[in-house]
Amino acid sequence: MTETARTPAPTPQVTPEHRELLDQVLDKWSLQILDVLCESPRRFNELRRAIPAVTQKSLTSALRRLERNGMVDRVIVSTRPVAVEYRIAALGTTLQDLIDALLSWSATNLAAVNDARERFDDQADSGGTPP
Amino acid sequence: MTETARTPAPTPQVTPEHRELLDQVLDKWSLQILDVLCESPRRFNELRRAIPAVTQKSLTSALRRLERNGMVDRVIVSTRPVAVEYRIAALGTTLQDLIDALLSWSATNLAAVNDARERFDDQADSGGTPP
DNA sequence: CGGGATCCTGCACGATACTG
DNA sequence: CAGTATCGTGCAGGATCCCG
Repeated sequence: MTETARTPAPTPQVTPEHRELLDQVLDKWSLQILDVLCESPRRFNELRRAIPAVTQKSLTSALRRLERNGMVDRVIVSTRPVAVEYRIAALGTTLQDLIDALLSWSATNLAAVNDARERFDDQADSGGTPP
Repeated sequence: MTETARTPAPTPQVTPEHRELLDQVLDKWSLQILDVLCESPRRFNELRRAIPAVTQKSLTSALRRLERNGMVDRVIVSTRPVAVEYRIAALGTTLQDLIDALLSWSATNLAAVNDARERFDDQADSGGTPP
């Protein structure tokens, strides 16, 4: 500790494990799944309806991964025609604020990003290779 | 507006566009790229060294996407043997806090997640289908 | 040094059908 | 209803070569 450890960096280093974890939590559907589950517990088909673009397979695999990572709990409610409820787990709630922040960030900056995209695409096919 | 619009939800709805944007910013490499670029501007091969696992192609495409989305600026420094510098753009800095939060979240919860994974995997092959 | 062009591969994701 | 099983596919991503 002779070195001045004054680096304010709260992120010492990003190991592959960290990346993997974030990948599994921030993947294509997990963010939305966690978002709606934060709102209230849902059943399988309720989730499908809440996220129309997701297919059954993707939803299943995403849910299982989230369950494996301790982000959601899979609760069998009844045993009659089978009823399963997915609810946010303790670990999942630690992500809630991040998710909200992420979603509101995207809402806030979507316009600016679209603007940047247009500028980029414009100058792309203009100053390119004139015959 | 006869309906009580008192939902405190800061995220009205997640449109596909929002998802797409987050996907492009939180994808496999962008998070790390933005993270190291937040620290200081880097050249192409400096980035490769900073993120050893990334290949040239992935880095190139990620950088171009980030550039297109206005997250990073691509600056030609010299013209001799060609020198290019990537630096975080204005839009990119709006993400900095989120990125830090995400990375520190993963650092904080990695152990708990690994624990949850073990439990999940254990009960998976134990209570399964005994012959 | 900073990439573009190509080829190849895996696997993420979708569509469809079937089960308890 | 809540999935599992199977098949098919696109495309992200790796490896390699090459160029200004």
